[in-house]
Amino acid sequence: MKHKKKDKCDCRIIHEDKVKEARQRALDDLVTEDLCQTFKALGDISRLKVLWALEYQEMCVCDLAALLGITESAVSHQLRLLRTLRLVKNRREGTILYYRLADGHVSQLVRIALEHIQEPGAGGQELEERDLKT
Amino acid sequence: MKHKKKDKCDCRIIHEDKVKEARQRALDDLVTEDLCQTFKALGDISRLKVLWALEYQEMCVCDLAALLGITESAVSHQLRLLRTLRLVKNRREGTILYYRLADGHVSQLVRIALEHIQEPGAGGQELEERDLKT
DNA sequence: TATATATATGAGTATATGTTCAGATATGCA
DNA sequence: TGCATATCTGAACATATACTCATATATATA
Repeated sequence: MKHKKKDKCDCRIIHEDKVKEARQRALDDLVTEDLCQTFKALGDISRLKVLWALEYQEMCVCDLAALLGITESAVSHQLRLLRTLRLVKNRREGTILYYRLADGHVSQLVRIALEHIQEPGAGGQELEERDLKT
Repeated sequence: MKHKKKDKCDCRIIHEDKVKEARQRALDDLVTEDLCQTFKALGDISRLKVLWALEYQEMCVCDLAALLGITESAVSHQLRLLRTLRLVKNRREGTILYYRLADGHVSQLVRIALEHIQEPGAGGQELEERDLKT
């Protein structure tokens, strides 16, 4: 059995207990993936503009395309994604599909994120100590 | 003045009033961009895992790398991004930097997103009609 | 049926992004 | 000073992704 000089490997662990605890508390992989997809959906300028617009009123693909200044095709692609994630839903009236937010979650998420970016922040010290393990 | 046969252009607008209203109510471009960056930060598996772990306890780069199974370098890159967006902050203890969440917003965002993905959804009819303009 | 409109879909493409590697910087200690 | 450890940084690269174009589908109407 060969004996390496270094005990240290590429995956150093300084606090083994912390890593173990983190592993135990980790979210299920599928849940993490879903969470990730949801945030990713909100993390795009076009989709964010669409969602913001739909929070105020339902709109059709044409109008959204005009609002954003992109192709109706592009809007349709994005709306499909948002529909898949159940962030929006639609209703048909003739050939026109009106889209709206599926529930209140998007509004809540946007409100909190707005709160975050508008916080004094940038150099401010709004500590708000949270009770973490140390 | 030439007269085109078609009134229709690539940027059709079916409901001019709606588009106009949406334009008036639109978020400032810079704000939208910031919002987008914030959600984008949460919309990545690695960063999401980091944030979830930090919600429970502060951790250093090494440990996070071990937890995620990626390079310390990769973690460092991501932490810089999260720091720039004021989502995390750190404290130094010797050569070790301990990271933690900067405020409660991340927790709130994750909680709401979790609520969304865990909703009966997928075929359910949790209507919750919101009062939109029609 | 035939035509028109609104939307959806698939392929192709240019850009964005997450990771690793190599090397730089910072702190602590002999 | 010199060495070790922890973290950071920049470049390179492979993959993901948002857009457009061409075309297909769906609904309404003549």
